Amino acid sequence: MSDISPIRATSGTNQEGTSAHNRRVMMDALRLNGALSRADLARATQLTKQAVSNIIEELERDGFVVSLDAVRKGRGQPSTPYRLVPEGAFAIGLQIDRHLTRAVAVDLVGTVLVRAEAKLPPDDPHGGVKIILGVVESIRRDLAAISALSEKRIVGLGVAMPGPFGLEEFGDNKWMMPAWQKYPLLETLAAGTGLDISLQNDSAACAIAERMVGAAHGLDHAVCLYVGYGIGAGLILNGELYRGGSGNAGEIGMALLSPRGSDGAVLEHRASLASLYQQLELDPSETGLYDHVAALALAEDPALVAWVRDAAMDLRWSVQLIETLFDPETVILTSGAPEALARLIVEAMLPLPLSIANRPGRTLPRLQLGITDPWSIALGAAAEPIGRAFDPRYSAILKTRSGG
Amino acid sequence: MSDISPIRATSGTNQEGTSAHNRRVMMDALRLNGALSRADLARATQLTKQAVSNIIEELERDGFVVSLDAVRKGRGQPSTPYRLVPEGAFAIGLQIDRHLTRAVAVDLVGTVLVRAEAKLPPDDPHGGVKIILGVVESIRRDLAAISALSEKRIVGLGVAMPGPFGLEEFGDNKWMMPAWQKYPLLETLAAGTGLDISLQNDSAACAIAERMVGAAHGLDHAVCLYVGYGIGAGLILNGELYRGGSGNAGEIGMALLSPRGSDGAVLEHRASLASLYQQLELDPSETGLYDHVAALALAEDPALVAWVRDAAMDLRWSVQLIETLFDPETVILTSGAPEALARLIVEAMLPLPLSIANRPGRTLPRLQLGITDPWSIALGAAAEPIGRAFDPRYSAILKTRSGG
DNA sequence: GTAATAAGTCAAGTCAGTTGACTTAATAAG
DNA sequence: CTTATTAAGTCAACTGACTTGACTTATTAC
Repeated sequence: MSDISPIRATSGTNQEGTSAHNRRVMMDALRLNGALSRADLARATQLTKQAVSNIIEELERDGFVVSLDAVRKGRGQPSTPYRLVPEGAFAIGLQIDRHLTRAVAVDLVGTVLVRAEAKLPPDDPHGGVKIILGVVESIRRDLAAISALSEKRIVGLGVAMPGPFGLEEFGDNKWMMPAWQKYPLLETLAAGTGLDISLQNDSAACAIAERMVGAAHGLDHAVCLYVGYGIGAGLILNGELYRGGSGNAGEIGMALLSPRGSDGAVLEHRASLASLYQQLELDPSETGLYDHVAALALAEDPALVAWVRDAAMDLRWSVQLIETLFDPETVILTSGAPEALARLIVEAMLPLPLSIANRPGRTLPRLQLGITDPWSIALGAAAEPIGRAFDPRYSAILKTRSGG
Repeated sequence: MSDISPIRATSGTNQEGTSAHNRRVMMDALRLNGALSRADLARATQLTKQAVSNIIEELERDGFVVSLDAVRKGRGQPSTPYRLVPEGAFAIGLQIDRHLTRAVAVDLVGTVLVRAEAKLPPDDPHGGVKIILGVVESIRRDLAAISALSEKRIVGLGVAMPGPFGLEEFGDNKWMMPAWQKYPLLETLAAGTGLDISLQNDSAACAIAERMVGAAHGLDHAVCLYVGYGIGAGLILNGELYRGGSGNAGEIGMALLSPRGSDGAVLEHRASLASLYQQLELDPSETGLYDHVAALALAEDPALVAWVRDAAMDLRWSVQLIETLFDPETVILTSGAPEALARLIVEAMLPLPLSIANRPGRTLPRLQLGITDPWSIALGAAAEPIGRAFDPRYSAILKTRSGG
């Protein structure tokens, strides 16, 4: 009676899968277009008016959508638009970084309702998790104060932390968090919160945030270049986050800068905030670091500007690389750094080198500045469970339980 | 009554989509596992025995599967395995290269049944298309001689040619085929053959071939590094070919070799066969070129070996880059070059630089040599329509016609 | 006013997969 | 050598999500 079959196959599907898909399609259409009537939805999704009516009726009963005032737009019966109910679902997002943790609660449309942060002891996952659980607990309390039924409608806890994951020994790389890699974090969080847990690296979280409420909203192919303590690329391919075979896709910070360089220099060594801190002799665990860097950027501090000019050369190259390999509709630069610094970096990166992105008929810029709010990683972490619960996805159509 | 709606939405689905998906799932499971009983299929696909029975009955009636002898394997009624019928479907694959065109006819399981090639006049798409249509016509005649009902069962014509596509002016790049880029090739072929046409670049075709009958068979994440006249990467991501926003993903030959290099050198300049021909002062349109190069490789000609050593440095780097960005299960090196040369290249590329692919528990090698048969591009081109018709895919589930 | 147009509902119909009991055919155990 | 057990596969009724086509409602164009 072994359930483990050596047979490889995709799962089949049935009416349940169909129904689940169509419900997700409705939610997605409403998120992307704001408010749509049943007739609009029928046209957009290719379903019949009647099918849409049934689904909308159910979604309204379940509290995910509400009708607005009827609108007259020419001949014919006025249409009744529907929009998403923000309070239809909530998720908690958690950023775990080297020196601090941030948590947010968001609603169905991505509005941040509650936020909290705390310092983390370095290299002490055991103590760190206690702090994290406390932060999550306080977030849930605050959220419950805002919306009474929130507790029943939390779809999950998304966690974002620096990757890569699952690499046993990679030297004592300061860009990684070795002690945390070995700690059974997800299991502990699941047990401590009772929520569904998902894990992404920080760049992936940024990309998800950009897709939900930022520059990648509604795009099927976008790459989010995240310049934080390390550097990574969050990949939106075919409308979904791409994770790769072992969940570590997009670790562009580890890309070798040159085939011939004997020093093994990688992008992260030269263009990450870690390299900035090193060059300016700043302490990464310093409390006022963010404001300090913001002030330096606004004042166009010569040492900082020199670093920017240098880093921008490597980043231009990485954008060319991303365009060449992924052919995205746009590349979005995001950063854990203050907006002033991110702006300097983007300006210094222009003009970009020639690539296949230089094509006629472009409507989006090749490179744009994304969300620079330092809370965006936690937001992206929170957006993942929402997307998993409500966005149309191949895997959501498939059967998961045995049918007999 | 405009059909063009500004509303963005994913298509919904219905029973037809469900049914289409499940049929594809069955075909896919049989292709991956060789032969399976109805009970095996039910377990693997999570459908009920009854649902599988109905579907298999229909597939058998339509000539896509046949039963084999019952096998006894312990207690219980013996099971009756089913396998794909190779003659269930055929496709034609067409490689269009700078100096020649190759066409093959393959069956449902990827066996090449017929092949033909012809020289092409350089930079003359109008004359070239006439030759191509003649080649396709002869392939169809030969195929009809083998299988009487083949004509009714041809699912499409796959075309592979060097990319990138759709870039108006990119200089007079010798790696591209500018005259062909402007010619309405697909329309002409569709009109001339009456078949469904699909277009890929040559690296993508290689990847599809590897997935159907080569090293990537059954893998969900694999990258195929194709070293031909140019260099490209064919991307199998989440079990499907990834094309990017404008169909040009994977053009790694155009990746800049270094952020700081002022010369704008790209991979293709140093590691493509074009660069080999240049360095050895060979004429790319020379008739016996393939055998000539094979002989040089077997003899370990010093000039060729020197080029290999040099190119391998750049290719090692590109593999590290691919692993870092895509996190595939394996990287497959394929080439239009003779196998002896491809082997020299792979050997010279080892050991590979450190990357996130250095992880515990790997079962597949980081780099392996793929199909080196020069017909593999045409095979991959032919495999695309087969996959489109029979492999489970998200888009195959969605409704395409209006439902009222 | 009346026709045209469009949103939305009603009620019956379709069909792919599900359910649960049943049949068939083999082997292990006593 | 009989019997219990196990597993493949079938039968026939059922379910439920979407479809169909006619109908109602509400608005604007002429």
